[in-house]
Amino acid sequence: MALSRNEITNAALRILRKYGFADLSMRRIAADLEVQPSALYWHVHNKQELLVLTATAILEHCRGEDLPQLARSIRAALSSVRDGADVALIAVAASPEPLPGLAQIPPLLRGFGLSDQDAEWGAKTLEHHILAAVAAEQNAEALGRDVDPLAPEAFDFGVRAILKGLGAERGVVDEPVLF
Amino acid sequence: MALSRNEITNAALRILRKYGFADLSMRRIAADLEVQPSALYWHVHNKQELLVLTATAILEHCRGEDLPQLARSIRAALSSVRDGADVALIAVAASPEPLPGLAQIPPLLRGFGLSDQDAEWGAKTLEHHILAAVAAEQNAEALGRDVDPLAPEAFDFGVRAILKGLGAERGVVDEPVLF
DNA sequence: ACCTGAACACCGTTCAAGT
DNA sequence: ACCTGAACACCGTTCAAGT
Repeated sequence: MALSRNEITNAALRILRKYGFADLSMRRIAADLEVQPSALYWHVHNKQELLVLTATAILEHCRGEDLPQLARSIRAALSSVRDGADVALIAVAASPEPLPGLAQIPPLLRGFGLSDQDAEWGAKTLEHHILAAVAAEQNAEALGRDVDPLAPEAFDFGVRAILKGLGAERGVVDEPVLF
Repeated sequence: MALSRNEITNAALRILRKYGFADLSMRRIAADLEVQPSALYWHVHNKQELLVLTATAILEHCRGEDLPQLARSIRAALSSVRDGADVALIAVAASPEPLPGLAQIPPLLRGFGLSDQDAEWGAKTLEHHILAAVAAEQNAEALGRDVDPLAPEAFDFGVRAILKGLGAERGVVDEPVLF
């Protein structure tokens, strides 16, 4: 059975779950697939592209009716894979096109009357909070620091603050239309 | 003249400025200092510690009377070194104690009447936006993507949105006390 | 105290050659 | 088309040994 981008991505996810990002090397993935490292390069341009594929797989199937819900869905998806947020952070830095899940943020913001510009900038702010907050949680865990039991509250607090602020930009803060 | 943590940190900053984060290796720093790589380990525990020292040096001398000012000061400091935001992102992940500059955020938030909990969480949200936004700008530049001329506006937009949202949490959004 | 020299166990990536 | 084998140019870190 020939190798494929999908199998390679799944191998990456396996290594991530079991050993974390520090152990996610092309050579390790190849070993996991019982293949020479160079074989991977017929299917994938380089490690960066593979990380984008991996982050895309992690964030597939994220959805939410409203933004707080979507944000929690993204947090859950990232949290389901060890160091998932770090991989996503690198993927958004490497890829010009938005990752699934994150791509749903701007339309939801526009749906509440934000201009294209405000929705774009607001989406970035939200995205930064989501990715960095989960990365901080996961890094704390990786370093053996005890996990903050209030992490979900802290996460939601940030999401709500940003959404309120984006509403406030347009003077609609009194009626909580955004959530 | 014996080696020192300061000289090592400065060598790291030189390499960062000239060649960027991808070229910032212990071996490269050692070569720059005309010293064996192993010599560095007498002064520094490992690369992570050196990155924390480097980020600390980058963010030294950040100040601002209010939060939008402080945020711009941090942005300027990070922007002054190639891939500075990436280094800071790794440093905050690695170090339990806050970096200079970022450490000034919570007291400023408390100064406007936020509870300790709200100030702490709000500071994280602000910190995530600041670091991730500058990292995105710098990564876009590194990838040869044309720099967005509106980047400063986008940055300020996010800062203001978060501050308004934090104010809104306490019902003080009508009077713009935070800035 | 401070550094060298040599080694260990890795990396990502390329590319001719095989099938 | 798809993969192997071998190589290139690197990594971070350790540690005995020198001074």
